[in-house]
Amino acid sequence: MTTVCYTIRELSEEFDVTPRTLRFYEEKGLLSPARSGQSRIYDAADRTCLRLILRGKALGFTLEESAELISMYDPASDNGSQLQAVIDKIREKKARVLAQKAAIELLLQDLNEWERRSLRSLQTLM
Amino acid sequence: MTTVCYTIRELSEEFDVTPRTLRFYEEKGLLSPARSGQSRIYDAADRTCLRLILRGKALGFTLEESAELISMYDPASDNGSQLQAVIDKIREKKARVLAQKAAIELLLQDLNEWERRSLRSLQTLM
DNA sequence: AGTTACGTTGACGTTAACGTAAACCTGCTG
DNA sequence: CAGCAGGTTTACGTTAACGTCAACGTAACT
Repeated sequence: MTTVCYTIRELSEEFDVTPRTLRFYEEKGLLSPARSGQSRIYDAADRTCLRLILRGKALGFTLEESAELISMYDPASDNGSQLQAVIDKIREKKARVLAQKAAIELLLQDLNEWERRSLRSLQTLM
Repeated sequence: MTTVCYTIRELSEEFDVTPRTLRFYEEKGLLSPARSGQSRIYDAADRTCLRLILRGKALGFTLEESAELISMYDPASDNGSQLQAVIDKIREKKARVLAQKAAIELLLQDLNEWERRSLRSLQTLM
C-alpha cells in the first residue's frame, strides 16, 4: 500500500485555497498533518478531511460544525456509550441538510419561473 | 385589498431575528420599509424580501448576493437592454444552486451510510 | 557563496454580519 | 404626571475566517 503524500502547496492548489487556509484549519484543530522536519505533510486522510470541510463550507456550515462532522468520521468513538450520541448528531445534521435541500428546491422553482418570464418578455420585444 | 402591516418586532419575531438585524438590512439597502412618524412599518413586500434574504442566508449566500437576487425580483428592470443581463444572472444563480444540491446529495449519502454503520455497531454490542 | 523556491512561525489587519450600550423620543396607562 | 414599553439614531465592540506582512530556515541549483 503506497502512502500518498502532499505538500501544503499541492493540496492548497488542488482545492483552490491558500496555504494560509490550511495552516488556519490546523490551528483550529481541523487538520493535523504529519511533519517532515518543519514542513507539513498531508496524506489521504488529511485530504478527505479537507474535502469535508470545504463541502460543509459550501453548504453554509461553520468551521466548528464541520469539525463536528469530521469527529464523526473518527472511528475512535465507536465505544458504545458515545455511539448513540454520534447517531443523534448524524440525524441532526441530516435534518438540517434535508431542510436545506427543500429550500434549494423552492429557490430553484422561483429561478426557473423568473427565467421563463424574462424570456417571454424578451420575445415580445423582438 | 387590505394592506397588511408589521411592526419591526412582529416581523423580527416571526422570522426569529432581532430588530437590529432588520435595521441593518435596511442600512444595507436590502429593505426599505415605510415610516409612520419615526417608526418603521413593514408590508407584505418587505416580508417577502426578508424571507428571500434569510432563505439565501441559509444556503450560504452573502447579503450582497441576496441583494442581487432581490433586485432580480424588481419588475423595474424589464426594459429590454437589462433583460438579457438579468437572465444571465438568473442562470448563474441556478448553476450555483444546482451545484449545492449535488453537494447536498453527496453529503446525505455519507450521512446515511454512517448512520447505518453506527446502528449496526450498536446492535452488535447488545 | 548567492539566489531562487518553498517552507515555517508570529503578529497584526480586514471584512461581513451583526451585538451591545447610550441617549433619546413617544404614546399609553395607572 | 410618572413610568413603562416600544420605538429611534449613533457609535463602538465582537466573532469567524482568513489576508498580509515580516523575519527566518532550508534545500537545490548555478
